[in-house]
Amino acid sequence: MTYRVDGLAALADPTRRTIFERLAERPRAVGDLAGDLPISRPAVSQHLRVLKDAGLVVDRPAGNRRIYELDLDGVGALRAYLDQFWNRSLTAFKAVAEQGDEEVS
Amino acid sequence: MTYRVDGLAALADPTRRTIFERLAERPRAVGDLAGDLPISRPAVSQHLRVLKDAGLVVDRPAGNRRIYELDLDGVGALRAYLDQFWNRSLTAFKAVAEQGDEEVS
DNA sequence: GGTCCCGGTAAGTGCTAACTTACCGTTAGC
DNA sequence: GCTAACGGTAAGTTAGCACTTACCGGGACC
Repeated sequence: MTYRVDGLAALADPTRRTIFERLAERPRAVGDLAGDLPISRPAVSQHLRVLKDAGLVVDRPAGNRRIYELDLDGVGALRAYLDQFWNRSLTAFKAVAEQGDEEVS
Repeated sequence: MTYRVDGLAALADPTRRTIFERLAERPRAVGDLAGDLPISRPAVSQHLRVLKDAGLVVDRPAGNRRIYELDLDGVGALRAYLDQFWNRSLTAFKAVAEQGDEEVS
């Protein structure tokens, strides 16, 4: 139930964000992704594993290759976690800010 | 203009997320924060610097101490970046998904 | 069945991140 | 002015991350 946190760490890496966005455009095979990126194919594989463990992508075999695409469930969970995170933080912050306003001036 | 990305990396660390949430509850001094955390005061200072560099918190001197609190501008910028990130990714993904539906069945 | 392609994994390397202790400047209070 | 609290920074250690090359199994095609 805390894998959403790993999701945030997963997307903190710029290369993984790029991979994520590439996969958003369309499902892709590993070699296909690696062709567009300045890193080796094994490196892409490792990034994909992190994204997969974070629940952000899923893969399926397609004959010779392996197709990766976004996992809407995991992405939705991460978004929900973030929304909750912002809401909790900002409402608490604003509550104190308003309280403080009275004695600031 | 890319500091929002650093913001994501800044919040990827669990300790920094905790600090961020503590600061959302109310502005705090460094030693105050460190008292509640299982790490040393210098470590807290270093985390605060990362958060500050990411534009997520601001600090001001208050006599002997130094008070940290959330920076709504930076937080808003990060939220905006994330919203855009999700929107771009998910709309692209769904567009392909619908396109694919026609030939899937 | 032999030969390619595809991609996961093992092993190793370099760098950076997160932490520690030690030190130092600054402010407050006597 | 002295002393004590607060907090930033320097220096050093350790663990993990992003990457590489080398290797290996599995499916596809002839």
